[in-house]
Amino acid sequence: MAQRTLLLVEDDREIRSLLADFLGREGYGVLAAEDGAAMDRLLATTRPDLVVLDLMLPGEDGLSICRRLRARGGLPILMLTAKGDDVDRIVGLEMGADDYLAKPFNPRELLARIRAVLRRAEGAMPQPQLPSRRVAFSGFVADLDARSVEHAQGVVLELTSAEFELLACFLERPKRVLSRDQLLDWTRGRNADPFDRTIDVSVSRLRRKLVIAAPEAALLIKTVRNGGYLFAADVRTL
Amino acid sequence: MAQRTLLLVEDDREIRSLLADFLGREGYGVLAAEDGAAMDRLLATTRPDLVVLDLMLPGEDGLSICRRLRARGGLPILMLTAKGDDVDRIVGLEMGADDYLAKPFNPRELLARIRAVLRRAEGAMPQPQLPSRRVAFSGFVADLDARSVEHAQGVVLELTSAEFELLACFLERPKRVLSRDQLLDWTRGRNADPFDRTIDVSVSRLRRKLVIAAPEAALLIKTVRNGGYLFAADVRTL
DNA sequence: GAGGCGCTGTAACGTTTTGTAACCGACGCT
DNA sequence: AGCGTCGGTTACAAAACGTTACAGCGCCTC
Repeated sequence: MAQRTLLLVEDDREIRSLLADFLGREGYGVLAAEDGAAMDRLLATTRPDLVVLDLMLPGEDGLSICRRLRARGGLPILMLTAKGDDVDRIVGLEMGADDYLAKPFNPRELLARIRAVLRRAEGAMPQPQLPSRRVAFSGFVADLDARSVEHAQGVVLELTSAEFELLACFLERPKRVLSRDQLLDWTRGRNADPFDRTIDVSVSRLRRKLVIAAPEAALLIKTVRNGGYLFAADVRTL
Repeated sequence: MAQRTLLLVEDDREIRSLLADFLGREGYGVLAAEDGAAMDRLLATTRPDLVVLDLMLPGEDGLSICRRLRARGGLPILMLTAKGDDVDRIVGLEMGADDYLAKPFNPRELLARIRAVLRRAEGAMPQPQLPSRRVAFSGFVADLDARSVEHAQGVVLELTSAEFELLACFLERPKRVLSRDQLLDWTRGRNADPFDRTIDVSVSRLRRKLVIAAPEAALLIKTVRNGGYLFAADVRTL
């Protein structure tokens, strides 16, 4: 089964990196945010399987975030609270969290609860869905959840899986040099021998389809000699 | 919470062991009986939390058993019936069953209903009737309880059980990549050998029926190479 | 209970996508 | 300019997927 990714929202940097580390070693992909705003930014382009949410946060409160997430869709939530009162627990669960854990806690217990919540979420009945993560760039619009890309009004690009994955990598990290190694890792989960030209070929095929749809897209994916590739467009999340 | 015990009354040995297995893996204690008499013998010494009762049984009929159980006390009952008629449903519920499920059904759905009945039984607050779960997507409307799908004004899709189960899986988890393994587990309660192409064939058949009803449905079910399938439509629950 | 019908899984074959290798032009260095 | 290296592209083979055909099974009718 595919790797699960968790989104950790926690303001204390030390706890955050400690947990990210621990959960990473347990095989989860871990995203971290220090507050609600950072969380929103991450959710614009990625879709974790579970949110681990601290109750007490600077800026927007954990409960408020929880209510917001719950209202928008069925993203499972595990709340962390500073105190062990039942009061917090009740409020947290009523707000729509799927489970709750009082600090200080044993990382192992967090792990167990994460597994339990994920397992429960698997069997869940139909959920109101989160809005799709959609981005616009250079006259195109891509929907990262529906895995579709179109240009102008309704000219749809028919990308293969590999091409779409590659484009998604670029869209998530625009204007940064991405090495073939990184791209190969992200799109296919393996790392490259020095003579692996897989990515080059994929880039070539992707470029061609982009240019066919829009000639001005010729320069979107820039080559960085000895470095990798770079996605040159402005990408704004919708 | 203490482990819950279910009593499964079902004459078909294969279904019985399949379900017992499945529910066992989900953490329930499972007792099994092949008819009313066997059930009585078990009830003489144990008190399960829920009875899953087949409507059609050799010897004493499921409805009769249901009435008997209901008269004797508040043991929650979930009825399994062969047909999806509302008639059976009404009769079943009037006889005192707490819920009802039409064969063939998805094991996951049975699980969800078992949980719902147990939860309700906890609160001891009988719920008069269960609204059916209906969803809309891409010009279609599906009723997950009535197991029907139609498009536009009354163009009814005639889906087979396998096709409907598959579609239901997609509708419950839109815009997520679902592996063949997951789909096979959810629709048939078994897991795949590496060379099992069952799901591929089902997807192919489902796609065809969708496209016949609505040509624009061609891209609804996307293939994710090496990953599985993904339902790309917006699904809103009605 | 024999026969017909429809559903499902398996296997075979056709199609698409992907990775690899090869060729060639572009680039940078001396 | 000449040389070596890097990247773009193409062609081909391998893998994954789509589709069809068919056989087994259950269900219904008679």
